[in-house]
Amino acid sequence: MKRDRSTTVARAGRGSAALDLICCTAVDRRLAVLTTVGPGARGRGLPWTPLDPRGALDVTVLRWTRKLLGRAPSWMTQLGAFSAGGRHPSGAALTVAYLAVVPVGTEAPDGLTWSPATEPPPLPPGRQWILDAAIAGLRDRMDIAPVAFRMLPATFTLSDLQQVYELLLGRRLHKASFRRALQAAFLVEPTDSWRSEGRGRPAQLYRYAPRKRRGVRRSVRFELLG
Amino acid sequence: MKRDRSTTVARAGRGSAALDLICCTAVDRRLAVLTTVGPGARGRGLPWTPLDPRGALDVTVLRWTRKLLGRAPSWMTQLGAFSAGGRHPSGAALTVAYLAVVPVGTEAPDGLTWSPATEPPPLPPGRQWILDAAIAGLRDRMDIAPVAFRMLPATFTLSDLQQVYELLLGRRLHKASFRRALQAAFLVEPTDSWRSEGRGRPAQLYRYAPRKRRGVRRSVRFELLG
DNA sequence: GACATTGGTAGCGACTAGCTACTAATTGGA
DNA sequence: TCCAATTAGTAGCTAGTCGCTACCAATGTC
Repeated sequence: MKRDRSTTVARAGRGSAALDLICCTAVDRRLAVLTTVGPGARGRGLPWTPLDPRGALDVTVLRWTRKLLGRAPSWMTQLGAFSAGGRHPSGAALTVAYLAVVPVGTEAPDGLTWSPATEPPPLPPGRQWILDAAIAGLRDRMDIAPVAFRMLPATFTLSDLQQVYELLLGRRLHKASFRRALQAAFLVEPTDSWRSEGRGRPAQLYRYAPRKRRGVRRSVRFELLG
Repeated sequence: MKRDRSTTVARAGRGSAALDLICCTAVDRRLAVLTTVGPGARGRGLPWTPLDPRGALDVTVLRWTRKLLGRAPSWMTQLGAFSAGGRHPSGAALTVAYLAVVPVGTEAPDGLTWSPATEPPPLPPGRQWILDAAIAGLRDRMDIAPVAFRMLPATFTLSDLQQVYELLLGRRLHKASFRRALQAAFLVEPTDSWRSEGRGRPAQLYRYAPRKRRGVRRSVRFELLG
């Protein structure tokens, strides 16, 4: 552990910045996050890398993430900058966290594993806070960005989609209302394929194909609390 | 100009980070942003400071902002980290931008001035992009955070509030619908004071006093486009 | 006192969201 | 063979919400 820390400090440096990745997907109908599972590490942590701030941030991060995962994430956004308070494994005082999403069924690369996101294994103190911010960020952005769709493969059933929405929102939704809203939004189009999963009627497969619809000029929402 | 740059580089250092502040308010029913107006500068810019990443980021930023403005901002949030591409006046490669709001009528401190936010004076290339992100961030967050209320003094009329909403949303709202939605949200309470502004019937003054209301479990919103 | 100006509300019609209840298509077992 | 169980998908009712027009209220100006 101590050896690990000193070598990474040598790579990153105290004044430099690091990059934390919070990569989410759905596993067993639970929200899951990609964590390290080093055999010598005390607990689990988030994948990270020293950050060379020259060059465009988003491009740099996307390149590193693609290399780490073996594929590009299906969706990605910056979560924000966090002060590490000297606790980051890189030794960096400042970290920039990125939030990524991959489809269900994506395998964790070597040295990493999927951990339950809502009741995660013990993480270093600063990391837990970032993870909480990430989950809140997912929920905030899912109605302005296609987060749920990006957690699914290219074609999916409407029940699949509803399950992802319920998982992200943390509550059940009504089937008919969900589908009516989806229909009105012109976000998916049916394919010619059907999927039969053992019991029950086969479900039609859809793909994410958003159409430009006219701005509906909705009313002001006062959703704030305190 | 050249002398300025070299001294700031000496303070901040190439590998370090800087902090950009985007401070907004309403001036003449237009969205305004606080910019520098140095007599020797080529154009205007955003206020910034070298960032010491030790210590909690939010606390550090709030302290500096309070000193700069002579008062604490009435609302503040982090906008994100940006790669400066060598163009930041501090010489830093990475900047963290914070978005702040102060009430209408707040005077610009020495060396700074309010500039129109939507059609701003020429800014350095990287800064313009940050400003655009800030305005988009304001609009995104105004229905989950009391941004509009924080742009007003402690007591205000409902017409004042509606004007700020229209300014932030960039479109007109209907008076009756706006007030009905506000009533239903239990966000304001009337005071005993009234304000008469020359012509017309005097308006009752309200204060921002959000009450906890039970979660109304609203439906899923599919507001995404592409 | 008429008029202009601004504040504030009532109520109508169209649309929307949540719900119950139904039909449809498949598997598996009595 | 046929019925129960299971999952997919839809119809239609009801209560609420949203945008709008129209109206009343209170002040200053001429």
